[in-house]
This record gives sequence, structure tokens and C-alpha cells, in this order.
Amino acid sequence: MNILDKLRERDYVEQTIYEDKLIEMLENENVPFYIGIDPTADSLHVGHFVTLMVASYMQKAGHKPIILMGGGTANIGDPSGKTDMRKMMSKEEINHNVDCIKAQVSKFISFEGENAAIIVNNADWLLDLKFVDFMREIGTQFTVSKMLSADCYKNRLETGLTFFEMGYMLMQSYDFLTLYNKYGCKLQIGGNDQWSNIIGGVNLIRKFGHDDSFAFTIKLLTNKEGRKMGKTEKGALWLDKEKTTPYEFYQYWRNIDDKDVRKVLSMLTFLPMEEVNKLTAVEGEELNKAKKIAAFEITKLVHGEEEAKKAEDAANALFSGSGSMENIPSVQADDNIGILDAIILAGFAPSKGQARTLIDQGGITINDEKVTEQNLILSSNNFEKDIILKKGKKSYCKIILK
RNA sequence: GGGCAGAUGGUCGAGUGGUUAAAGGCGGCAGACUGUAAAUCUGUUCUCAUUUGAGUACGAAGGUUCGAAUCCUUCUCUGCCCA
Repeated sequence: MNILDKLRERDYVEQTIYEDKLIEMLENENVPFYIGIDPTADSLHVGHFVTLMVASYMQKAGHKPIILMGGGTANIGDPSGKTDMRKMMSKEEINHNVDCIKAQVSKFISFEGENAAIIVNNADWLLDLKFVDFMREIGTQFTVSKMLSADCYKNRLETGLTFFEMGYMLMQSYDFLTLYNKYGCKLQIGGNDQWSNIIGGVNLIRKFGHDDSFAFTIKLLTNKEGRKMGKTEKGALWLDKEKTTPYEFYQYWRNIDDKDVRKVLSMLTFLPMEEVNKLTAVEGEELNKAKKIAAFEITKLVHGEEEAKKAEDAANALFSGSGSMENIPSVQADDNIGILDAIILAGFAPSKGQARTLIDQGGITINDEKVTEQNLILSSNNFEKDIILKKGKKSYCKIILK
């Protein structure tokens, strides 16, 4: 089975271009390919996860990943955020982010060995561009009428399309061209929302007389309602364990909709498809098994086996009473802390007002007893040293009195 | 450059001088039901204090008024039309 079919089997692939030639090339040579990541934060989130999975499969199939950091494009900001143009990020900031991201990327792809991945930054070539030269060399290769026929611009036409947004396509295309020339990069892989920008690059290379530039896009990870997965009340689901704890991360996948289990098993784990099929062949309550495995496997990929086990252990302890209480999320608190402050400390509410609401609504329990008293003081005289604070049905936090 | 329209809470979107901390939808959270699922129903959803209370808030800054998201002035931004 060729790699593209393999990716298709796992439902990663959305669109391809020049597919026959692409398959032929992938079968016959080791192809340098690139994925782009904007270093706008010091951690990746679930949105990047799928792309990294694909990159990983590609590397295992013998192809060389090039990770393109959008240090140049991150400078000016994302055109889709209309209201606030992103602040200029300093070089230090970007470098810091690149370092953090690299550590996360290494969990999926290898920077060693024969087809070791490399990281490049498009700031290296974009920031020094001369406008007129760029327009003459690259700008002449694009026709506005063609660009406007792309869906992504068509929609924007009514709400206001800036020149910058159109220029974004040129820059991304130029990235591909540069990587082609510098590293022999022949394939770009990206999210399907990037389709227009991606084929811009493919065609640009072809206009300069080469016929071996290719691309395919990856399906966005969405839930059954078509909404992007990985959104939580606290914002994005980060891959950094400081930002999203492994326990929270595990719980997110443990709680997904029945209808999405198959998708995450296939797209976010390396489990063989036969196993995925077997796991998801059942219905109803039985699917919980598949969810547990999905949660474990996905957490293991991102945080390592040890953290995944801890998260699983904590879940068992809290939900089925079988694991040890050792690994459940916990915070230290001063003795004689008020219940409201404890709730905030545990991260269950951002303000006392909301903590009160939670108590009023009967959503808070301590050691399985419902809390009704807002002025309750947690002191070591009345309680054990460790107190299990619970919000709602599935948020737990161990309060450790100092 | 000229004309017109608009900017409201996490989001969408009502509201045109006073019971407006601002309808309704979505989203979030909690309760019931359940499988740590979905659907459904109920409650809740600015901050602080909590018996009544106070403070902020309707793009920004001023002003009119006993009283403004609502009226006036200037500014910023966005869209549409004409050039």
C-alpha cells in the first residue's frame, strides 16, 4: 500500500493535486516535504496534532520532514483576525517559541537519522525581501481574477478583503518556492483551510519550469457538529503540560462523543486500523472501552507513557474507585482556607461570585458530601489533611492543607 | 477626496433618554436522567460584598441632562456607494 492510501485509510487526506504523479514520486524517492507552523505561542495545540501525525507517517515511510516556522509571517499576523492586528513579535519571543515547539514536535518526528527532520524559519527569507523585486518576480505570476475565484477569497469579498490577505498567498507560495530551491522540497502538506495558499505555491514552482511540486491537504479535526475539536472552557487544548495538564488532556478524550471515537482513534493514535475497527464495532456503553483506549493512547503520544498511566490511574480512582488517589490533580492550600477560595484555587471558578453559584446549585462536594455553607472553613481540625473537592460530576481536585 | 451605514457582554444579535447589568439565540457551567456519551428538561452565566448593597460596562474622549447604550461634538476603526 502506498503512503497516500495508508493516510487515506486513516481518513487524513482531504484534497490532492496531480495525484498520480505524486504517488509515483512517493513510491520511488525520498521526498522532502514541508508543514508550516506559526510560532505565535510557546506551545502547539490540538489543531497541529493531526498535521504532526501525518508528518510522522510520512517520515516513517522514508520522507524527510521540513518544519517551517512562520517567523516572518507571524510578524504581521493572521489575516483572519480582523479586529486586532497581531503585535510584532520580537526575535527573542519567536526564538523562544520555536524552541518550545521543537521539543513538542520531536515527540512525533525525529531530528536524527537518515531522513532527519529540519526546522527552518521563513523570517530568514521574507524579512529581507525588497518589495519591488518581489512584485516583479513573484507578483507577476499571480492573476487576481484567478485568486478571486478561490472560495476563501470569494467569501471575504463581501466582508472586505485587504490587499494583505491576498499577499499572504504570495508569501506562502514564495515559502514553498524557496524550500524547493534550497532543500529540494517537493511537497507541501497542510490543513484544508490552507488549500488555496498551498496550490498557489505548487503552481508558482511549476511556472518557474519545474513539474515536480505537489501538495495535499489534511482534514480538519472536527467533531460531529463540525466544530473544531480541542476547544475547552479554558481555551485551546494545549500539548504543553504546563498549560493543559495530562489529566485534563486525558479527560478531554475520555469524554468525547460516541460518534467521534473512531475518528480520534484513527487520526490521533498509531493503533493499527484493524484494532480501531474492532474497538469501534460495538455500540452503546461498550464504546467506553474504546474511549479509554483512545484517551490513553493519545495522552501517551503527547505526554509519554508514564503521564498517561498517571492520568488513567487518577481517572480509575475517581470514577471507578479502583486506582490510587495519588495521581489525581491536587493543590496546596493554607490551613483554614475558606471554601470559596478553595474552589478558586482548584480552578473550578474564576471568582467568588461564581464559586457561590456553584455551591448554591449543589455542584460542590467535599469528600462526597454536598457543600451548602458558603462560609465553610477548611481547617485541619475538622478535616483530614487531604480533602477531595469535587465540582459537578467530573471535576476533581485534591486540596492538601499545609 | 465625497456620500451613506455601522461599532453592544465569550459569541451572534435586540434595544433609540429613566423598573436596562442590558431581550433572545448559541456557547459555558450546575441540577435531573445516564455510560465520565448523546438527546431532553430545569437553573445559572460582569466584578466585589451578600438580607437590602457597591463598582465597573454598550468603539475612545469630551459635553447636554436630575438621569444616557440611547441626544450632541471630536476622534478611531469597519463596511457599502461615488470618484
